[in-house]
Amino acid sequence: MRRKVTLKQIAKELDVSISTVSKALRNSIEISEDTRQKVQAFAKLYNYRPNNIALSLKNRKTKTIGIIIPEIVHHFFSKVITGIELVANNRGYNVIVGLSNESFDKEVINMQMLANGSIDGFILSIAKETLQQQDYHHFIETIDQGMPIVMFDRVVNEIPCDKVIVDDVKGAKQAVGKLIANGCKNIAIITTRDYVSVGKLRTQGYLEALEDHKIHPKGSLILKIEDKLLSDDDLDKLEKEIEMLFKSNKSIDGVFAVNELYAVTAIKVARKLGLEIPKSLQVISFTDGVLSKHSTPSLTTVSQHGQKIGEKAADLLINRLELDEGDEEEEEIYETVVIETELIERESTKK
Amino acid sequence: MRRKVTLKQIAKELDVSISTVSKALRNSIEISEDTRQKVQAFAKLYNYRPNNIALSLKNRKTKTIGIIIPEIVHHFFSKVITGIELVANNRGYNVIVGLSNESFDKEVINMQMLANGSIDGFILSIAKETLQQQDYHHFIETIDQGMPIVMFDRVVNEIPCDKVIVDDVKGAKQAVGKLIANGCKNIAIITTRDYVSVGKLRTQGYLEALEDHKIHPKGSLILKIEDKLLSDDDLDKLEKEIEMLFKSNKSIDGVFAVNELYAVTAIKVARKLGLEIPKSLQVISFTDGVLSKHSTPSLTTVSQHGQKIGEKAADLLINRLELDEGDEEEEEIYETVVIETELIERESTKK
DNA sequence: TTTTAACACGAAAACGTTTGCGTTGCCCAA
DNA sequence: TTGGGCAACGCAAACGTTTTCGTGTTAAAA
Repeated sequence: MRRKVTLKQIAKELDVSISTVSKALRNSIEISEDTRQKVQAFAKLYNYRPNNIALSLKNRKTKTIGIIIPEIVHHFFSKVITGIELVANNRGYNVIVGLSNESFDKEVINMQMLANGSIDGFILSIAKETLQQQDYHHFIETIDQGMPIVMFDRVVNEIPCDKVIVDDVKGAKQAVGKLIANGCKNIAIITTRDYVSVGKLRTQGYLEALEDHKIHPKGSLILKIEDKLLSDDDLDKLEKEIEMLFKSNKSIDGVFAVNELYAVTAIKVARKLGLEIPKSLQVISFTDGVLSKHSTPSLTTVSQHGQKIGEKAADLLINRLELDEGDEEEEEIYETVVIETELIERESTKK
Repeated sequence: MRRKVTLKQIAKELDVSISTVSKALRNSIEISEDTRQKVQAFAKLYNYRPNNIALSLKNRKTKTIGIIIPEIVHHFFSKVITGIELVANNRGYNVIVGLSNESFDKEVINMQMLANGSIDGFILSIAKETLQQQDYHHFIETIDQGMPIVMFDRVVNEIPCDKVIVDDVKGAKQAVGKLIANGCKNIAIITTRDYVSVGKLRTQGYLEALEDHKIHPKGSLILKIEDKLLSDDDLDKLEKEIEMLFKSNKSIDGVFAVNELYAVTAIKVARKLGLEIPKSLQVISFTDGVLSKHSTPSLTTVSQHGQKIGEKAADLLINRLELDEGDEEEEEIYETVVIETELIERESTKK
């Protein structure tokens, strides 16, 4: 087993000083052509690579980005990570991932684990529990210590940081508008409780779309699901609730769901009740994932371009990190970037 | 902005030496009760946390695990990460993620980025391109340098490291056995080219199951897909190929697919051709993901327990890391853990 | 021959920790 | 009075880098 070789070892072996080795490897003109070649040859032979940790310590930066997300088994979030990783790597950064599992405590712990020098900045999406408790001190403290944060998707305005979001209202409005344009008269929405910011916003978009078309919203057409982590029991409950919705509102001819799962479940229930998709019921869901694309019928969805969100977030963070380099303590003006949504038409709506 | 406070600053402020501060914080008996309390109070007030990087440098270990996987937008892989993160966190480790995107070069680069001190060990699943080229020098070199690797799912025997795999042969055999037991006489398999180790093994399981039941395998029932990254074009091609399969083998009454996508696509095509699921065609797929669970009809699948694989892999790696601590250079006996698969019956097979 | 400048290299500090050991100052016993 | 012993603390090294600032040698200029 050949352990990793260090400058010191090379220096000793070649009987020169550590500084000489370092300079030779960095092609300093201070070092003679002769020595330089000798050192470089030796370094190559022993496959020398500078120790990252030592560099991090010296440079006071790790070239590593911390990501904290609620869960990773989720098409949207993994797309975002893909985007982050892509630009991070291109710009010479690594990516370290922490999962909050929608829990406030885990979010705090994870951030503390990483904030002690392991990373240069955070990219994160807030856990549901945190959103519910509205306790954001850990974000504030992190930022106070000079560590920048970029939030995406689930953000909260009061935190001073860059944000990358999707125009949930607009996307939802567009989707519902599409349903209306396609002739739907009684459009139901299946959404989450209001503390989930995106659920609330999408509901708002739904309402605005109706209003724009002079349709009076009916409370009975708005189904708000309490979404915990979905166990199989919850799934059953979801089906029941949707079934109730359909049964007590026979005239429903359009459904807007705030996520894929609600949409496919709605379709499943509707079919059981004898509705034909998209003939007698049209469905659009937010979030474009595997389910939308590959289930039958495939779903018309509002795509959030998760990867683009990740890319943008990473760019924002790294820009700030490398800007901080120049002069510390500048104006601190934060940006909120809105990534456009896109309506992807598939089989669950009429042509 | 309150920058992070260091031992040095505390020492200066309290007019004691750095070592005194360090010892006081670690409750050394060398330090008087008085000083200890003073230091601890001050540290608490300023929210002192030891700098991780400095600790890593000193201890020559980072308490961080590097994960290299082909892609993250994939139910199985993200489940594995969930498992890894879970036990890693519990055991005080962080997790840093690199994506090879199925490319050999990216795999190598990613490993090099991390191997220079950033992490203590790797958990990885090999990229398809690497499998194809059969060039494993980067793994060997990493291990040679004393950095342990744990491979999962896509492994290759010749590398001396711990491995966590699924018994692909057995799982496939079980699935096909189920189809046979359910009365299928002409079972097709939709699989990948042989260089994808798991594809090959699952095909082998299929063949063994047939053999066990004295069924002679027909070449025309074995469809091997060239699976690149799946663009929409590839998807079309996939459909075409499957359609051909059905059309030239009208008697097919069972399909075993090596992944979810192949399975749902097969179902889609079959339906188009007028086949009823599961009445006239039963389908089982390997890999239990969102598609299987939520598409209609839901799929009977072979679950690999991705999370458990991740947990086991992390345990193996950390055990080895913390064992190495005691006495260097022990026997180096590597373990291959097989995680049992499980047949999850849903609507795509008969009861 | 003496001064000077270029050249090639080394010493040391710094990043933030931990820790073995040395060094005080003091009290008590001989 | 002297020595031993202990309590409480500081010094310095080490982890692996980079970089600033010397320093010594040599050859050219005066």
